[in-house]
Amino acid sequence: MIANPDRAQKPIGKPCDTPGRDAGNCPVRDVIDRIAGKWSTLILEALAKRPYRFGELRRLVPDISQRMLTQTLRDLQRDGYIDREVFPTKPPSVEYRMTDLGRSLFEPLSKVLQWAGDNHALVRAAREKYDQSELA
Amino acid sequence: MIANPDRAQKPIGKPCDTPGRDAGNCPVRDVIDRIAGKWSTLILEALAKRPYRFGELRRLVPDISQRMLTQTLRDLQRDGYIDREVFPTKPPSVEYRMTDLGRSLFEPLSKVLQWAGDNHALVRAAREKYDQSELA
DNA sequence: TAGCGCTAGTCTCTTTTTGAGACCAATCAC
DNA sequence: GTGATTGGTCTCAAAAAGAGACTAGCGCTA
Repeated sequence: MIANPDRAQKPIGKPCDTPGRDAGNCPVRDVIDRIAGKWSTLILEALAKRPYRFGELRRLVPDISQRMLTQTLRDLQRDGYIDREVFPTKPPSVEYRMTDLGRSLFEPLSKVLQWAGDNHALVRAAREKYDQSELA
Repeated sequence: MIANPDRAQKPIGKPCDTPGRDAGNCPVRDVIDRIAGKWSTLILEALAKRPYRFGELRRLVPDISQRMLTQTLRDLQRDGYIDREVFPTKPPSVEYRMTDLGRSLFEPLSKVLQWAGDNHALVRAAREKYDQSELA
C-alpha cells in the first residue's frame, strides 16, 4: 500500500476547517484540486473526443512525462472520470475512455476551456501591460 | 527583475508544439495552467462575491501560506482577473477586487465549481470503490 | 516610553512535487 | 540476434510549495 509514494493521498485533509464562508468550500476543493492539475484538463479534453491508448495520449501531449501521464490517468480513474481497459494483445495495450461522470464534468469544464481559447489574447495583453508597469 | 525567483515565468514555453489535435491546445493551456493552481479558484470564488483585503483573504482560506497567497494574487493580477488597490491608511491596507475579465472568466468557471459541489458524493464513492479494488 | 499588535509582505529553509531518463519483459519484423 | 513497440516503474535531480521568522511604520496602553 505504500507502493506508490506519489499516489499517497494527503491526510484526507483539513476537514472543512474554513470557519467563515464555507459555502461548499471544502467539497469544491476536494474535487477541484484533482482536476486542477496541470495535465488533467488536457487529458480530459482528449478523452472527451474519443478513447485513446496510453501511447497515443503520450504522443498527443508531447511534453508530459510518462511518469506524470501514468499518475494523472490513475488519479482521473480513481475519481471516476475515466475507465481503464487492458486488451490482452501480443504487447498488451491499454485503452482509456471517459465515463458518464467524466462527461458530466466535462460539460461545464469545456465552457471554461472555450473561454480560455476565446480570451487568450486579452489575457496575454493583460500580462504584457502588467510586465510593462513592473519595469518601473 | 530577478527579484522574485518564484515569479520567474517559464520560458514562455514550448510554443504550441502539439503536433496533432492542436485545436486550441496551446492557448488553452496557457490560460488554464494559471487558473488551475491549487488556490486560484478559491481566491476567485471569494473575490467574485466582493472585494477583500489581503488579511481577510488569508483568514478566509486558512491553510494557504502568506507566501502562496501573495503569489496567487500576483498571478491573477498579472493575467488581468483581479485589481490591486493600495489605500494610504495608517497601516496601509490593500484591497483586491475582480475585474470585468475576471467576472467573464468566473461565469463558466462557477459552473464547474457548482458541479464539484453537486457531485462531490459521486466522486467520493468512485474513490472508495477504486481504493477497495486496489487492495486486491 | 517601552512593549505589543496591526498592516502586507519578503526571506530563508525544509519538504513535497515534478521532470528526465534509464530500465523492464514479452513479442514482432528483419 | 538486433531493434522497435507495448505500458509502465524506478531513481535521481530540479522545481515548486509550505512553515515560520523577519521587516517598517503607526496606534494603543500600561
